[in-house]
Amino acid sequence: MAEMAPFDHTGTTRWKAAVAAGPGCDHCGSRRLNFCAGLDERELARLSGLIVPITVSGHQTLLREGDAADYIYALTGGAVKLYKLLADGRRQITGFLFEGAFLGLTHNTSYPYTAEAITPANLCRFPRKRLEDAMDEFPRLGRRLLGLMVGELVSAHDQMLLLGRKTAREKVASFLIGLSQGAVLRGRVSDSLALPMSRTDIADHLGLTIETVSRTMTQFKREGILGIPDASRANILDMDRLTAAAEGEDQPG
Amino acid sequence: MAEMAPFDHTGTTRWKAAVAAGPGCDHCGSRRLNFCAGLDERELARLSGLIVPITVSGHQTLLREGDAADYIYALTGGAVKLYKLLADGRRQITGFLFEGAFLGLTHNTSYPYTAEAITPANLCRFPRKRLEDAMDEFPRLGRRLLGLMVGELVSAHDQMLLLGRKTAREKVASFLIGLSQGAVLRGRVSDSLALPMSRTDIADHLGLTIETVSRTMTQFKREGILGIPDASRANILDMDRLTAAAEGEDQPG
DNA sequence: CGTATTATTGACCACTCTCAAAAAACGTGG
DNA sequence: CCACGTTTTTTGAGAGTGGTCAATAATACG
Repeated sequence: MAEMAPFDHTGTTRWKAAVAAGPGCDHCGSRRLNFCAGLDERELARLSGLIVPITVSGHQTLLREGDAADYIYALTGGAVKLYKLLADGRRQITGFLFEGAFLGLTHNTSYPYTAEAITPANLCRFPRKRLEDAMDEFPRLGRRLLGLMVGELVSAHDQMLLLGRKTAREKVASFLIGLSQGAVLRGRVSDSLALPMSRTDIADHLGLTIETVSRTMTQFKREGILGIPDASRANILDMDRLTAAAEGEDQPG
Repeated sequence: MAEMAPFDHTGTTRWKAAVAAGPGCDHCGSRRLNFCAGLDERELARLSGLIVPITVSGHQTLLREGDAADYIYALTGGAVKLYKLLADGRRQITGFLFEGAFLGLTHNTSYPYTAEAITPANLCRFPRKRLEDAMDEFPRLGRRLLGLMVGELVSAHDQMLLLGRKTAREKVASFLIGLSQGAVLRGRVSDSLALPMSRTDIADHLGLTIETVSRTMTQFKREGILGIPDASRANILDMDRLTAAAEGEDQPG
């Protein structure tokens, strides 16, 4: 693992990542959501010189499980998936990240998961070593990061409940509801829910096969719970029944 | 939920928890493992007055999902399970905790899981509010807690991989290996692995039924991989083949 | 020692997976 | 813009892993 350059999942070494001198943190729309929110103007000014804006295209690998964890990233736009692999290729997507999330923090010197963009994405890169210094200097930053990590851990526990104890129908319904709630939090109020990830990605997130995901969504469509204009969009037509389905309180009709 | 007193899972209100004036942190054998490790003598002296030692018997509930998260706890002895429930009673045990772990940290004002002792246990209770003050005062404490949370998140990702993508045989083998490694880390070097949790607990941790857990362990016993003197102990007789089983590289013989 | 609880074992079954094919969507170049 | 090939998604039929239901065995506890 990890013989290819980062930000390259093809095996050839073509850097699509643009390391551009961005407009600076003042104009970053993600300041409230990312770990930067733990900083005031003065602190941010001090650190902004270390932050490098990064742009990647869809399907590019941001970081690879096992690689040296030299940087952490804040996602300012686009969508990213995190996953772990078994030796024979079986995959578990542990989470989908959207604007405001951050990734790359680990408990040792290597990344515990692989991160891959599922749409073109913008990120801010920050040297891990400097972050640790910054935490000593600005206690609020550590507090902020701790809060974010606790939030992620709570989500992870929810996902364990889903993976270990929910049926396929409950899994798909729960996933769609969670995506929808996340979209609302990010200000995406729309009856049309974006599904930037593939059916394979959804399956690998829910511990199912693509066939079961497809069949379940078709079933929701037949029941009038979901509208599926195309594979990358879903319209929640009946949130009450979708919630009932997520809680196993209904019969597939 | 949460109409019963904490530390009571029976419904009757009998407090078995002893709030004793302990011997103080100086003599605590868990100082290296718990969040206290982030503190030096001076800092610890400052905080020790806020720490209340707690003792509970087996099967007592320490805290309940949804209850006000007023305290965090460091586990100094014994074993604890964390779990979440679905409305119909299906349960997912998200983790087993042993000496050196801590619990109770949350992202909002209520606990995200229920915690129940599986053996008699000793804990140190700390007011959550004071902890937040202490983090501002002693940045190293925040760093320490952040590191612990990141470690837990990494474990959670491993568990998601297990729940979503491993077979029953791989799940049970992985669980036993993980327990064994944890025991080694805590200095319990023994060929006899303690299984303080019930088969139901193991099943609810692995996303299986008790019957499948029992059958799988019997199978390992028949294959000579495991010795099972009684239901609460397991002797790993062939770690190589157990590892192979955990990675799906073998046939149940 | 008797009772209750927990664990094991067995027979059967169903939910989801596997394998396979058709349909739809996507991208590319003429 | 359309024809073509590729990839992704959908749909179908059959099979298998792990679940359900039930009985027995072992263990813990008064």
